[in-house]
Amino acid sequence: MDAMPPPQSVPTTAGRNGRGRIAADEAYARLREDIVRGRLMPNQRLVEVDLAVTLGVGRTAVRTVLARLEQEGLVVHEPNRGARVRMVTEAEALEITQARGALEALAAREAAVKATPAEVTFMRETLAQMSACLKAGDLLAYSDGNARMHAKIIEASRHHTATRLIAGLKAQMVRFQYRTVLVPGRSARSFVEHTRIVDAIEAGDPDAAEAAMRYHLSHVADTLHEMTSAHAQHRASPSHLVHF
Amino acid sequence: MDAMPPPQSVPTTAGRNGRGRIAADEAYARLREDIVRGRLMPNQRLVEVDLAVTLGVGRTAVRTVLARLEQEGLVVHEPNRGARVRMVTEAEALEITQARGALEALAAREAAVKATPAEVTFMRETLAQMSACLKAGDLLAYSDGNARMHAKIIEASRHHTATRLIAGLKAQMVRFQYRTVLVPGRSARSFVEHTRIVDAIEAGDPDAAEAAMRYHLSHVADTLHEMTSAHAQHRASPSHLVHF
DNA sequence: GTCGAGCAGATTGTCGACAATATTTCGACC
DNA sequence: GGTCGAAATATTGTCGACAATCTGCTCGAC
Repeated sequence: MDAMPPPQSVPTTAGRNGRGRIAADEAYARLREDIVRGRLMPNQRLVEVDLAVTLGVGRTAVRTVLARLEQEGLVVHEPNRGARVRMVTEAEALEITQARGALEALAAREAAVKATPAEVTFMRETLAQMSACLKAGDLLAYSDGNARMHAKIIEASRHHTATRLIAGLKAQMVRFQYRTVLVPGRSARSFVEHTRIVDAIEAGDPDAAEAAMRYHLSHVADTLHEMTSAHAQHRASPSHLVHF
Repeated sequence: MDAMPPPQSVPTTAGRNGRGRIAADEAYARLREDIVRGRLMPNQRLVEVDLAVTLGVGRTAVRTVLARLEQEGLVVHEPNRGARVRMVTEAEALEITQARGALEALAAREAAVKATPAEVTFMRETLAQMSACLKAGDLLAYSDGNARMHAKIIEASRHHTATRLIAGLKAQMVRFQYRTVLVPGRSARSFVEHTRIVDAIEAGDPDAAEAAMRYHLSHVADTLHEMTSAHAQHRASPSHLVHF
């Protein structure tokens, strides 16, 4: 099985490293992007020599990159049997969402203490944009605002550890990218929940901010759970997306 | 600076890999252990060729190991300047504790739903042992029971993602290994808190379990915060340990 | 005496080659 | 015709070597 020729995407810039300094880091970023963006299918075998020519580096560098990606949870590696793009099941996706939620709640709490006025202003503006998108019925743009909002809250938390962990979890999820806002009636409630979070942050109330974020994320998780349950029956909607 | 001869610990078993299969994994486990157990000091330079001879593997394998450990957050790596054992500041230690707390709260919630009767029994037994240690005044043994308890809750959660993340965070902390139970009066309250957590898990109440764990961990964080604040003044107690 | 240029040593970045192991293919035998 | 075994192939595991880069030191000029 898996006899298809390695599509491998990204035709490779060249054999020469151009003149970029650290070829290995470049290779890491490139391969990571290919996995995260979904250009490489799950369970796709990652043959070292193939990657070496594709990425324009030696096999040793590829091996290092693979080790990093395995530690990051993006590839799995069986001894003497090579590496494959990691396949995340829906159950794992739910786990990841839960863990991410726990950490984002912490981030919201910290943001309530450490957010600058400029950051709060940005959140308010984003909220306004989201409201506009909602009225215009542009749910996709709303979802983008949603993402910007969460990113800003995390940034405002100045919690390096939480930020790092959330980024890692996010990378494992992008393939899924569910967007709960597309569920009928979800977006309106989502907007109210976000408003409350920002209110708490602006008021500098950590408990309220954490609680609001937790409340928000529990709804997201519930929606996700329902979607995956339903999905088990008529599995025909690949664009069935979720997003916080 | 740093002219001291690399102490490197662990005299190396041999040049031959004995007959263990994957030498690289062995090397990874060994070096990781050396860092985590504190045999290698923070900011200690990790010269590849030295590690190669110490661990009995080639430099390529060392390089791979270093990449994994960097991704894991145990070493830092500056381009062309080599790797060093990562130095975690007390501020970062607090961050890690907070993140770990958020994830353990999640684990407690899941454990309330998924714990088997056998696991609950184990927790009750551990609780009994802790109580005995408390009466006997053996705080160190109490702390061990403490660790077993938390490990069991995490195991009972069957939450692979949370388990993985917590393990990673724990590894970065072992150097510190604060033991809050050594703070006067802390251990008694700690015991009550743990009892409440187990009660909630046995009752199968996720909300209560999460809340109890959150309550417990907030106290741990507070104690830790006070300790580090005090520590800033008379920094003379290296055995100043914290533990959940 | 101090400062900068240039040199020497040390260390990392990168690579291809060789050995060990798994997978596939092909042929012989039942 | 099917199945078991053995060679052939493919792929990974490991290593030392070479080049690039950084660090520290010496030496000369001001």
